[in-house]
Amino acid sequence: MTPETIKIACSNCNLRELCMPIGLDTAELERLDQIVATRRKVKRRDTLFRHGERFTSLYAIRTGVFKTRVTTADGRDQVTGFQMAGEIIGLDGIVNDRHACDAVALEDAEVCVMPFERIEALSREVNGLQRHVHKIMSREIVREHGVMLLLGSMRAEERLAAFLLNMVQRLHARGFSESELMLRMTREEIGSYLGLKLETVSRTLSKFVEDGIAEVQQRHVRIVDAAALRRIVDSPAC
Amino acid sequence: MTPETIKIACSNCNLRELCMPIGLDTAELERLDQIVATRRKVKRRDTLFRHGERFTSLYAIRTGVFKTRVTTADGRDQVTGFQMAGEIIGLDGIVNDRHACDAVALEDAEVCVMPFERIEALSREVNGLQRHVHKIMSREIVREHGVMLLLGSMRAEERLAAFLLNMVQRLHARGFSESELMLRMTREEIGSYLGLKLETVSRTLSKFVEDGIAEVQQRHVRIVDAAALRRIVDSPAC
DNA sequence: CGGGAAGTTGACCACCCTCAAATCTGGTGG
DNA sequence: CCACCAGATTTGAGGGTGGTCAACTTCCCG
Repeated sequence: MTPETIKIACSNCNLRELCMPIGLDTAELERLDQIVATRRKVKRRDTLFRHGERFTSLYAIRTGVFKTRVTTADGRDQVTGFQMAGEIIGLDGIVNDRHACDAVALEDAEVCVMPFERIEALSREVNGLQRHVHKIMSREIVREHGVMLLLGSMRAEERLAAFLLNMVQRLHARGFSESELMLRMTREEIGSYLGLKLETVSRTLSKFVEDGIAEVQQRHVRIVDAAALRRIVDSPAC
Repeated sequence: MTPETIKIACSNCNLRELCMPIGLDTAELERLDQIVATRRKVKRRDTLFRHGERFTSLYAIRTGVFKTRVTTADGRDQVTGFQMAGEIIGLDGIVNDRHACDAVALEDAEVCVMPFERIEALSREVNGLQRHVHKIMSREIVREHGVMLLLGSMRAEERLAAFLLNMVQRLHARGFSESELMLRMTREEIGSYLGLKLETVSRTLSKFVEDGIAEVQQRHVRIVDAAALRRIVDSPAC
């Protein structure tokens, strides 16, 4: 909860390609900088926002990894996604002016706070931004379709294979290794996301190790045989 | 594929409260009418759009029920939702200018075709419309969170109970009975949506009948004890 | 009115969950 | 700096939920 007032312009942010629209001219780019009100640091385990809180802003992740989760009155909860640098969170809050899920930092993190009113005002004038906002929301809808497919029709191995491939692919797009990754979440959080129990996640990872598909040391995972993982994901339902 | 050119204005459409923004003045309301280019009739089993097709428009459902589904190369498929009058479909197409899922009519249906360029142009000028578009997309994101919760952490009975309650609630909002509904989809389609096999859907429905919770005659369902269904949904995970 | 799709039900079993115990890790305080 | 402890992870044994396969019935739709 330490609001940071240091401003770094979007126009020279190294995450611009991931988080902001491309194809804007210089004048438009400078107007974009107005969108980010402040930066905010969030410590590990702290929430960026919590379900029920008033919605005011979207957040662009600068550093760190978040999880979002929905919780029910009876104590069930479901991780709905893991978000990393360059990704936008908070879209769930727009419908009802209140957030519908919690966003929790899995490691110390920093976000750009973008008041939604500013986004709306500017996107009325900068067509590229308007389109970009629409695309971000649409992308989230399509992503969730993919998760529904995973939860609705894949077996444990397939889910975990898809999860690992997805994580490593997103990390690779951010300049990290194509084959090694450091998981920022527990087995239980992975399980919640994939609709599995933590023991099943652990066992399935062990199986990948046995089969020579991956090497696992706690949170550190090295994908030895990515092709095998892809084969598991694409295996015709069994 | 029979484009209908008959135009009926949004401003006097009886579904306006469901599908269009409220709180617009008369002048703004009339401009809204420009959004709907045409009507289009879709026959049972026909697709309104198909995954891979170029995205041009959103569709507001006037009559009929649709399902949307994603399919994978290896033949898996997953129903991602059932949509009824007043709901908007096609949002998945915005990200990549191509549709990411199929929309299939479960009965003869009619939709309003709303070219997305027109929506974007007008929402730059009518703030209420801009906000409304954002809310519609956000609502879809939140709805999918709910489905993820269902698929990730509920058992068969709970899923089906949640499904029936959700259907009847949406139908009730459209002026239909609070306790009776006619399912427009097969057991297999329900199963795909809920991550269950059709036999499990059938068995679970039979169990509801045994327990005096519902009466089922094929696609016709009468909810006898809605409270019991709610209890099943809210039962602490078990 | 007939054929085919949709739905129901039963038997069996696989996959994943539950419960339990042991081990490992990283952070904290003495 | 080390000991300790809570939390995270692994692994095992056993059981239950829902999947699979199959047969039969019912209901539309053409």
